[in-house]
Amino acid sequence: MTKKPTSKAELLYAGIQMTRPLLRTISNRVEADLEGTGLTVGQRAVLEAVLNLEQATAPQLTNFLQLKRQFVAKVLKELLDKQQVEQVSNPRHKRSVFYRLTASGKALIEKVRTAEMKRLEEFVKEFSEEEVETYYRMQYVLNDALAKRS
Amino acid sequence: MTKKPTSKAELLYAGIQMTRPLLRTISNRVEADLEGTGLTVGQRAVLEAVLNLEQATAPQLTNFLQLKRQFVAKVLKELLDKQQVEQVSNPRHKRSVFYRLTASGKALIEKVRTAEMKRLEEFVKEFSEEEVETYYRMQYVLNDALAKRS
DNA sequence: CATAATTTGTCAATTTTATTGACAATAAGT
DNA sequence: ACTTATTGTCAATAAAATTGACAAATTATG
Repeated sequence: MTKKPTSKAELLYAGIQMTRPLLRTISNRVEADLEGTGLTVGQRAVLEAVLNLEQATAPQLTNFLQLKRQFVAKVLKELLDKQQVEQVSNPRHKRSVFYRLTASGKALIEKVRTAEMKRLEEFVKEFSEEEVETYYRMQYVLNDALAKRS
Repeated sequence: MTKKPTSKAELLYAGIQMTRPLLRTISNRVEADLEGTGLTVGQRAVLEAVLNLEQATAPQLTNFLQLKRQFVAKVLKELLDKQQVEQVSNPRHKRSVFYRLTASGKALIEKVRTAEMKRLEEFVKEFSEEEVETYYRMQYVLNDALAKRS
């Protein structure tokens, strides 16, 4: 059906090209899990980011998510209103406070996470530890490498 | 900075989570290459899909891109107007014709492709053939697996 | 074969996601 | 001190994608 890429670079390119459809596929799935939580896709992404970073300022989240600061700020405000994140004062910066998950925010994102993890369990069996490790590393390094030279 | 995931499933989950920021990073890059081509992100995605599939009906593209048929149809029409894709009659279906790239459409997408490939060349050196192969396969299978159980 | 159900195309309205612009407050660099 | 860059905030706008509605063509079923 699809042309099989030949060179290493082409293979990587083809893999990356898959990112867009994959994200759409994931989004379609995710939205099902989000039903009833009252979360938007953006809110979910920010919650997930805060969970990963444990504690982060808006600029850090902006950098992590590769979105515009105004958008991240807006989503953070929504999450504050819903009491799913809270502010922690930042000794090094009066304006730019830290955000972290509240208990309910943590419970919420963990719940979504668990639901989605379940879906992956079956799938992940088909791959070895090394393969998954490689995938993770590629995603991480790729994002890093591409983001940096801007 | 980020919590390092432990189990295989968690690692995969973390890798997948990276998809959204990564797509944003890619989009930011891509938009630079798209400058002056007059292409939108959607048009580019469809061109790329047609290139991959060589020849495809709108429903096939819809399935491949995981978007709504109306959106794909709209983009296809734009590309038809720009003469970057053309219709080929489908013997098996009067309404649902095949789309394929015109010479100029092919030249255009190849140009964008080349520009982006250049960026990857440096990066790809850091990874072995096997690693890239694994990445590609993961992306492919993951997309397939998640798309199917809908 | 007839007819019901599904697929596909098309046009329009709407929603969601994200960007851009503008300005004030704070912080950092010189 | 004073200039420059960063951060927060509010508003307007744009881009990407979905949803709804209906007709034409196709496929499935009795």
